Amino acid sequence: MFILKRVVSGGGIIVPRCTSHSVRNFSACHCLRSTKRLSPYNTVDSERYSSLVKSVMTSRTSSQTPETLQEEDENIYGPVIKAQTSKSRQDERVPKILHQFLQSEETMEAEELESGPPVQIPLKRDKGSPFIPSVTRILQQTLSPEQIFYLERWKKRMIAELGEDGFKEYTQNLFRQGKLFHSALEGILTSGVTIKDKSSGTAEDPAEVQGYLESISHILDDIGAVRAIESTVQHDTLNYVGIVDCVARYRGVLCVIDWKTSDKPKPFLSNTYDNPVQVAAYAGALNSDGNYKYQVENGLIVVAYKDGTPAHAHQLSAELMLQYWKTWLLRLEDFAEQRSSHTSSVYAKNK
DNA sequence: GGATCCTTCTTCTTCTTC
Repeated sequence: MFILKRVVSGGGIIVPRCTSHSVRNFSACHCLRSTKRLSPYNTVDSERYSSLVKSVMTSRTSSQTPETLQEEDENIYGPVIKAQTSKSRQDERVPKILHQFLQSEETMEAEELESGPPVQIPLKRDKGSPFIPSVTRILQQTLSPEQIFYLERWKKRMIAELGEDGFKEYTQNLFRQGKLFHSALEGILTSGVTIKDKSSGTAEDPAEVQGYLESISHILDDIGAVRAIESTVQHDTLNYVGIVDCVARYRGVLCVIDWKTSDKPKPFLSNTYDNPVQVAAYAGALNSDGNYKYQVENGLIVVAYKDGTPAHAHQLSAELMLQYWKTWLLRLEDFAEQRSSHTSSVYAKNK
């Protein structure tokens, strides 16, 4: 088996073509005879092992199979939490009740709504009123077993590298940067000065957000008619709240915009994990919220980078938003189920 | 005044050789 692996990684046995000299039979080519290092594997009876080698080559698996990887992870990180549903089954799942994403046919496209400063509705939690969960909380509590596994693994690796305190400092720093970036943007977008003039930031902006602001400057060029900043949205029937980063026109289309900071590049929408679901959840709430007299069908996720590298902007079409709205409804169902099973278990305990 | 809330982020395979 060792020989086989070496043959495979050494290459050129199954497809014995010499790429330098277009000689079909690599072992017959003069370059092989003249090379300083003659591989002992050239003497391997390739005919005899061809089917075996072929099976290895075509299976596209490395010596580390999912099984061995899992075994290794279990040894290092403890048992893996298995997915409850397969991906295909998850795709087939449909919300029990398909709540509307858009509320009324008559979408107010009135120009007068676009004039004036953006709204900023603060979050009010009345003491007497029942607790309403937030978008972030629901997303956090309904992560898939895979997500939990990868996050836990990442956390353990980071702690192993930085230590408990180092890791705490690292995450605090990430949060601080995100918050500073958001507040700097809030200042830029709410100020009367045109976005473009302010996109480079101001003297008051801390040095560590300058790169992020530079990163999104080309995005800000395409943003106009800012209508809401850091504003609370509440779904009137689905009973959840959230705070939208921004509602504005991006390239002429009204969007719920979510600003993100990231150390790693996120060039694809799939790199943003639950962010699209979060945006769809906000938009759906906003569309049902009487405080907003318009509907938002599109979304935008902007990932900014500290070193000033141009941000990645992921635009969510109305169609995509509907798709993520359904995912959100499923997450809401899971959350409700979780809560009811929790309360019933508490009830049983107290009985 | 203290506690809590909403956010802020973090994930997706891995190894060697020329």
